[in-house]
Amino acid sequence: MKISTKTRYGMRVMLDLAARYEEGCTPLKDIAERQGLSKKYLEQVVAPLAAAGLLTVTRGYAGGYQLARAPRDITLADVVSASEDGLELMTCTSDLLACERADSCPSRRIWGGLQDAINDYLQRQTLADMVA
Amino acid sequence: MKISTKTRYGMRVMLDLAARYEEGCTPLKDIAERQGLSKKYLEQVVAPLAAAGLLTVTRGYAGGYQLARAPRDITLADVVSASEDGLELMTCTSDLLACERADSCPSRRIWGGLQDAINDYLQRQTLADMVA
DNA sequence: TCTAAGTCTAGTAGTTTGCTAGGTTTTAAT
DNA sequence: ATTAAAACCTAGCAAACTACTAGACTTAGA
Repeated sequence: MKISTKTRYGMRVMLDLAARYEEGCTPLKDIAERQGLSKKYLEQVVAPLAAAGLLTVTRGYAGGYQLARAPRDITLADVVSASEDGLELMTCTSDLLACERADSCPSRRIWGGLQDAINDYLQRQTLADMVA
Repeated sequence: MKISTKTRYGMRVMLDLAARYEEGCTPLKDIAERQGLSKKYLEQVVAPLAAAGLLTVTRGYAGGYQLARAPRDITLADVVSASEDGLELMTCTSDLLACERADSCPSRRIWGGLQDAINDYLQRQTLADMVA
């Protein structure tokens, strides 16, 4: 139940980009400096966010990253889900086949409820909400 | 953002005990058999739950575990918190000193909100709710 | 062509996870 | 007093994960 550094940094990058959404693309170097993080490591942090289509990338000279959509159209669920490769707390809540006891398992209901609470919160909030 | 096996098993043990709360103490062996889990591993799963005062332990012959309080008086937060050694998603939400940027950090608000959503859910539900 | 950007891959020390295993202590029953 | 069944304690371990660093490669504007 811990949030990884990768996800935390990913959120900071997204928030940083959200605050500059109008200004076109931003090189990672600038973000790294502002956030006090290693640029090299941020490259890896950013990769899954770009792969998930949350960022538009401009390569080459004067390149950088920009949010692929307006901050109001990117939810926290989008960001966390991309960084953590899904929001699932465990395999058995989504994948019925993961456990033969799944259908009668009372603890599955517990985790399912927790999962819903988490998903609800993350889907309600957008980057725009958090920047403001 | 994954729930560890230890915590999942711990919840199953607690639920198993909640269903038998009236019947006095239950040896781990029985729980392990019913749940299809290794008794030896469950010993380690149960240790932090007992240490947190959620279980009363009877040692020696015919010993075993029983919930220390009625199922209605044990929340899911009690169980998860004992198993995971706290509910915190990260150090910086609780410990201000963990990061010098803490006071001005917008992503801290995000994680704080998520933390609240999780705590709320876990504190509202009791073992009795889940057994029923 | 130079240079500043992103991309891809590999390595790595340290930690965590999910166990297994063995021995010790406690206590009721015999 | 002995036995047996239970909890308790500690150690070990392979595999995975984490949080990085490093270097070589590609892209594209000035």
